[in-house]
Amino acid sequence: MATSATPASTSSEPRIRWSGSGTATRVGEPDRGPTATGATLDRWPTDSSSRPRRTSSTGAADPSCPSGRGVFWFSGRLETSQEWDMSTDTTAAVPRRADGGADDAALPYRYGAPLAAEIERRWQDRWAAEGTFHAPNPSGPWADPAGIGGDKVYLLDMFPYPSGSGLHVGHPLGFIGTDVLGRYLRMTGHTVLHAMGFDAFGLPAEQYAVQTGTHPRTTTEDNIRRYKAQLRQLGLGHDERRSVATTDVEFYRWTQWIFLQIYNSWYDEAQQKARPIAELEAEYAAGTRPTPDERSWGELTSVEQRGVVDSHRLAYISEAPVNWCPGLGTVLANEEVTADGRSERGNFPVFRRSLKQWMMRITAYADRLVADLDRLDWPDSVKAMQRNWIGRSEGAQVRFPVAGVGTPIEVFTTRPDTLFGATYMVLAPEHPLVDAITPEAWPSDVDARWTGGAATPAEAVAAYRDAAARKSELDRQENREKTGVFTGAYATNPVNGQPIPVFVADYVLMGYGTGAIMAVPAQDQRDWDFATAFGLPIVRTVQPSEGWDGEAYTGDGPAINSANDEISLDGLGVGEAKRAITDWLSARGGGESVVQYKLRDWLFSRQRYWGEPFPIVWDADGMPVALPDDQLPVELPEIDDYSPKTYAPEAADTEPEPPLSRASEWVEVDLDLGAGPQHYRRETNTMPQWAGSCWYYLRYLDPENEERFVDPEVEQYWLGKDPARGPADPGGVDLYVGGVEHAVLHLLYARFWHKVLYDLGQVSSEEPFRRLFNQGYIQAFAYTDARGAYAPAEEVVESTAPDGTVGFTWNGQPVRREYGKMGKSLRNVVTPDEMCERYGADTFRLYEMSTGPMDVSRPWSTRDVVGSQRFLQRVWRNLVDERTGEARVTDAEPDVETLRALHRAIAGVHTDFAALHYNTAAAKLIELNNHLTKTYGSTGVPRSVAEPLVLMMAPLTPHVAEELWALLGHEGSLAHGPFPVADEQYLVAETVEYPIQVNGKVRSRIVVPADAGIATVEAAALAEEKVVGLLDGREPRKVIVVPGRLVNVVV
RNA sequence: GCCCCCGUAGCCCAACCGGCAGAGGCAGGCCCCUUAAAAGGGUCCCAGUGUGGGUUCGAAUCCCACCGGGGGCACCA
Repeated sequence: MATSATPASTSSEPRIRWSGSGTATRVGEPDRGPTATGATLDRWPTDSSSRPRRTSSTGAADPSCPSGRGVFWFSGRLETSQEWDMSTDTTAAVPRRADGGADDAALPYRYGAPLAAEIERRWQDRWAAEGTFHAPNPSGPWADPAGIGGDKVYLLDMFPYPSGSGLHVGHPLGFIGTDVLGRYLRMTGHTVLHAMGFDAFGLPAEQYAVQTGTHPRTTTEDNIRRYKAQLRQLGLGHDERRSVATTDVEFYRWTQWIFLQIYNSWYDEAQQKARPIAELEAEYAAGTRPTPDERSWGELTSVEQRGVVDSHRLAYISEAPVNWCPGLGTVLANEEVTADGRSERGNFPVFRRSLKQWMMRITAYADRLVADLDRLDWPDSVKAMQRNWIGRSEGAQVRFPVAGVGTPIEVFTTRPDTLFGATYMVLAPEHPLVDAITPEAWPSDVDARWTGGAATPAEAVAAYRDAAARKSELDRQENREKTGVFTGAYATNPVNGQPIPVFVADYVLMGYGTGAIMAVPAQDQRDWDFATAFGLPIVRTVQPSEGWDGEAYTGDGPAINSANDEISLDGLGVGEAKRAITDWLSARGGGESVVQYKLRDWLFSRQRYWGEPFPIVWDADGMPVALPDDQLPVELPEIDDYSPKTYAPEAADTEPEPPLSRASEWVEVDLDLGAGPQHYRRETNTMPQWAGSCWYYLRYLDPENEERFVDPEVEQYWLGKDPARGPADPGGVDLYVGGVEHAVLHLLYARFWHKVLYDLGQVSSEEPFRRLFNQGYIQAFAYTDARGAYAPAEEVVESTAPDGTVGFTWNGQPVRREYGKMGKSLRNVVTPDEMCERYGADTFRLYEMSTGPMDVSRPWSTRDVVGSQRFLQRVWRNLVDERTGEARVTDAEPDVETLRALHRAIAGVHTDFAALHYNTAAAKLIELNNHLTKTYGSTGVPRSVAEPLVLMMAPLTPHVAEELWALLGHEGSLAHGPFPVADEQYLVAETVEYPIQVNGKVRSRIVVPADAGIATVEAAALAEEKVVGLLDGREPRKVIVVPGRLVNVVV
């Protein structure tokens, strides 16, 4: 039983060439690599023949791995691996019969779930024992100079949050997809880095802790273990040594360190980059940079000096309106608040409150974050969302003086060309100038509509502010009728000296621009609506296009009514007029051109327990002090009560109270931070969940490094800029796969951090993720009964009525089908565990990959999984005797038709794998196997066809492929190749059949030699019987010959 | 309201740069194997590409309009 029936020789068929390295390499002529097939592989350029051979893949187990501390990944399963002990028994590839009971006794080696389970577990153990997927580094503990080739590929999945409910079949779609690509690339000679970690801080573990008293770390670690077990059984080729969790103390130590890098930096606008804060202090001290109030640096007290410096930091404390969510007991980032003013998590109301919080100065990078999108290979939709979120717009800042008030009203406008049409102004209700400009009494001739019925302007404003504050975000959105009230004040339009009334209205938002606008009703619909409601004048300053019958005209056109004694815009187009008036304003000090962003600074503190503590303490002056590197990590203290103080969801006036503030022994510390021993209080907020995910991809590169967050040489190798991709290449992960839901949050924050690290010289790459791919989702059907309750989807029966309509019933009751997510509450969850048990991981992987291209969402259908199982069963049966478990391949020469089918498949799968079109790759393999079944089903398949088929299956169904490869007599794993390369001679047919179209309709066909020239084809087509008949003696007007395709005769 | 993506067989999906609409799977019909069963073997069937125009010798593919589905943004000055 130890060896297969057929000799363990390699193919005797010389026409297959292999790429990569491996036992079957035989080279008749120089290996041209996958590109020789005409495949479009520009993403993964390779010349695989020159690839250095990977040593750790085929040889003995990696000494650093088997049971030592390097493997903390599936450590719970290592006992099992000793049971099989595959690392020492390389000949035991013949499957042991599994006692599943489902197999027919006469066919003990039929490929089914029990056999698949046995094969899968055995190969997973062997891969782990041999370190098959360990990726080498250029330096450090895993340095392997021989394994470092030129063609490295860093594949990355968006790492999961290990939730308590485990994985359902939708979760691993992307993980399997990257694994297939990784396996393909490894087999074609690339050096692939693929690892998986866990984004493990966050609310659910904390909420569970609050409910049960279980420490969040316990829950988190249990969940991670469960995830790892679930992922392991899928056979993902990850380098398990590189797995990290954001909650590992050794990981968040570096999260804290990066925070300090950001804290200890400022943004130099002149150089457009972050610089160490010490350089700013030096500029102040040397007097080359003026202090805000023009005093000399020495005149400032040390607290004042620190205040000035702190105000420049990229991480800073700010007392500003933030999103306070009493229901969660924490503040939230703008990105975590939904459009209707509720928390993304928990759906609690969110209130704007002024609170002292940590902020990150992401706005300093707004311009670069927009501009560098052009350098990324990302989906357009994600780029568009980021552009939209950053909201860059160019315009002018214009000052409108108010009589009797020292400070003019500043507005931002994208349409300075329409200044002559500005007939009133609006301030946001919260605008700081409102009180200053509001006079004691109404002007004598005030319009009754403007006062809101109040006796004085102050009363009117107060009443309006009250009403505005009471309005929820939802009200504001649903009811867009323009409301507002006159402040009683007039400002002066700087271009024509006209006094224009100043209103307060909530359609102007304090959060954007300056919180004040000049209103130009003729060219802005919102202003038009307001002006009509309040009887304000409307002056057109852009000539609407011919036939315009709308209200506000926002299109292009010549300026009109736009002249004063010094300047005339009349006749100029919008663009020219903008430039002209901005120049005029700048010259007179009335304004200047500016760029405005919607992006706000990132609110970085949370009142939670289960997050990274800040490496910050507060001193006696109430100022923050950064801890030195040698004080890291700042570990989370053990506390009794993990809950932040939460409040009634509507209790807007409450104060956040972080759980850590109650750990007084931890909070109160005496430290010597250079100025002698002093008493400090620790910062008690924690970082938001996004912190760890901002840099985890860097830690995968070098997770055991205790000196640095990542070794520079290692970072350069895996992420560095690649000149071969052109001068604009920003570097970064070669392929990042995940759902589109992170389009602005995680992906924007991570880009920001990466750019800061780049500016500070800590990384060589300018962007974290060079290429991004959004996978689709696996959706599912759910079924509701008459009462609207969900029925278990598994038990719903589909039935076709006599009239052909399809219906669904559960327990005999009709149910209604819905399409959507998979989830416990919808009672339609299917888990990968169930699928592995019923069919095996290979079947499950193949099914997920064959139902459609990676980026398309599709419904899950358990019923269909059997199709993938049948395919594997057929391949197995073609290559293995189901009674003996021995290979039944032959050494016969394959016929030419088979060779053509084989090489067509080889050429096709290269293209498909590289393009992530796994569904079509699978189809080609099925097609090839169907051909083999037909041709050799009864006699046994020639080895020279069986081997490449097995190898091509390996990325999709690695376990069964490894098993077959071993049964065919190969000792080593096929994980590092070889991979077949198509032979051109079998891709071109000797003859070509041309369809003949007459006036675009196919009328006939001819067969000509493949190398026939256009003239020959044309002559043959025109001589064809039916064509002659159709022409009926007429001369064709035109004959189009598309080489290799068709002939079209136009009559 | 604005922007983006997608509509091909009963279902999931193929079709390279405009060139014969069909690769693959599911479901369905029939036949075979089997004591029986199917997660066995074989074979067959089904659409003319959401609708209407246009460009072209030729359109699933390019353009326009509309319909349907999904997503994003939403008083951003």
